[in-house]
Amino acid sequence: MNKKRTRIQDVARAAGVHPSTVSRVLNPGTRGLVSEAVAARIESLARKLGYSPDPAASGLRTRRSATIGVLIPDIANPVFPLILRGIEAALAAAGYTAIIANTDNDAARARAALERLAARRIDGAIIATATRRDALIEQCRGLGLPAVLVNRAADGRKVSAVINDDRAGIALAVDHLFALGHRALGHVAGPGNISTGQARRAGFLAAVKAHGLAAPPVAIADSYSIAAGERACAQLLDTGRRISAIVAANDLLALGCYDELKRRGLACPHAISVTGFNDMAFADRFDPPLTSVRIPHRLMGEEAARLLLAQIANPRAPKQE
Amino acid sequence: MNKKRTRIQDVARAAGVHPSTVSRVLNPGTRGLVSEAVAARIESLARKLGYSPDPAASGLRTRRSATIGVLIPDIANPVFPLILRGIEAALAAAGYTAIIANTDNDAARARAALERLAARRIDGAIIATATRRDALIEQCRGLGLPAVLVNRAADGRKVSAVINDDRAGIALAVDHLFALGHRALGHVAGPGNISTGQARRAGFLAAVKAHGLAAPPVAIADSYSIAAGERACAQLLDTGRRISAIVAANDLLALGCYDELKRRGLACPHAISVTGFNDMAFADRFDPPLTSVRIPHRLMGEEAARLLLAQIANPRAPKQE
DNA sequence: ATACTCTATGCAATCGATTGCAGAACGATA
DNA sequence: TATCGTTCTGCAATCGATTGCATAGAGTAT
Repeated sequence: MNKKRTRIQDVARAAGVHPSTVSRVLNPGTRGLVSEAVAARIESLARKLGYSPDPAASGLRTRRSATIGVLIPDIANPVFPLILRGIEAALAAAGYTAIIANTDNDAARARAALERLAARRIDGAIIATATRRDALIEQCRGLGLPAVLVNRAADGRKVSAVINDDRAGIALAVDHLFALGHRALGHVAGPGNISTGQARRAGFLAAVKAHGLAAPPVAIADSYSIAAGERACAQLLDTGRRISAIVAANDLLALGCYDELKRRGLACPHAISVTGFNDMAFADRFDPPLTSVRIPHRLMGEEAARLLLAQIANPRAPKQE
Repeated sequence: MNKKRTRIQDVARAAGVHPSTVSRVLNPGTRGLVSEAVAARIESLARKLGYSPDPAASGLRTRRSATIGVLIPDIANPVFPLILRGIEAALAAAGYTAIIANTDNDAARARAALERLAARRIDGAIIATATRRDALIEQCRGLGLPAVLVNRAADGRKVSAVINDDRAGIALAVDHLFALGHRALGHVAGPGNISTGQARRAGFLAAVKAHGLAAPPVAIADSYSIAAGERACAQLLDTGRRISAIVAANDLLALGCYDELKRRGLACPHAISVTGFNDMAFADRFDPPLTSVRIPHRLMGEEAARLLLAQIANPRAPKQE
């Protein structure tokens, strides 16, 4: 059996050159230092021998792992797989690999996960779990780790973030309901410590105002979950205000509204309409079909990865989208 | 700034011992070689200095990366996140990390993904994409890579697999429909080249026979997708056989049946019932709610990871569950 | 012909942890 | 006391790729 992998040394011996020459040929940055004839010969030889560099060895020397850590709340939440696919696609194109860690929305777990990733010597981090004032960001800074936020932003501009235009998205939902004749809107908002919760709430109020409607009732959910949506919906209904449609900050919250409305015997599409946000998979198959705002999650993931790679290549001023 | 990470050498200097001694203390296997007093001192010092081993350096020397590759068809398919959570939990407990690759059910992509993972020097692979005769298995063998299948098995016993008892699961669905009074059952089967497709089909036929019913109609879908389920459902209905309930091999196929039934104006819960398999997230919120067979995906993931780790620790005879 | 550039390549150190081998220190035994 | 065993620790090589420095040789200008 071919027990041993081919090393750079094997290629060098076969080509009758020094290992350093092979290394130079195989690295795009130094490829130009070697004469074209030799380089071509080495390249074809490397391919023939099935050479592939040992990441441990090269990482040891270069202090880079070509690995990126990705922190998400929960891979089972259907929006994150989409973001991940985008991240992976963009990373793979650059020869990088993602390592995923689930935090279950727990700050302590997130901290521990980031430590584990740092121990793996990741070159950077993509954080999809950020709260508006998140200790993770300081942690990255302390570790000297380039980081990019995705989906959720943080207050201040210390770190790049790829986020959706939530105000515009919510406006779409409000406009849609308005066009259907709804004038008594309510909002089940996301947690105030998460940027999307705050932005969507602000967007909702602005959109409603733009339509000349009176200040609408709002209930704030304490997490992005079905149960929290149920509780917030109950609060909303208990305000006594007349409500013909609920704009939920998120599809899970919308499902929670479904549950609460059903419990109260309110026919969901007819008595009260509900809209979601994210357009999660199968949203259109729910009972009743959930009207939602589609977010380009995959593209956001790609963009976040690209932003991070750019930041790694050249640590400069952060951007935002 | 503390630009530099603490190395084993720093700990050694602080403790006034040789680096090799520190290494021995920090590795469970060799910890016993060092006197307890020294070991304790080194340990507390390592903790105080915030030492964590460089995986590149140790991997270079030991030829192990503490990294496992996981091949899945598509992370956006809701059963795989559950399996992944299980895998990650079990791997993390052993200090291993998973690297995930999506194959999109494409053999060429799977092959390329495995190569990329091998280039990363993974210590083993967990394959959730296996067809019954899968080249990936040979590829792993050729790479000398320990591998375990999960969710889907392969023909022959060359490699361990963690699979569900599909025959029993399907029997549950058949029994359920029988209890509701259904006697005219049909089956939308999964692809014949995937073990679950074949096992569930066999299980369906056996269960129906056990109830003393005549040989039922079966249509085989060419993939586990909604569109394929739709087509297979159409075939099934076109057989002309009377059908009061359809047992689908998978939730996505069941959704395809929903679509086809709706197109034909057949009220789904009333005219014809449909059952799924996997109990994917939100299945109970579909219209109509989907009756499905729950699979312990997370546990299967954990078990697969444990099996693989055992195989890495001691390359011996394969098992099956 | 001499000096001076470049270009292409080789040499050897280095990254940080692990481990086979050697030997010091110590106690036990005859 | 001499010998032998144990136990603990140090030494130095090693894993494979990268890279600063040195230099051989080709080419050019004077």
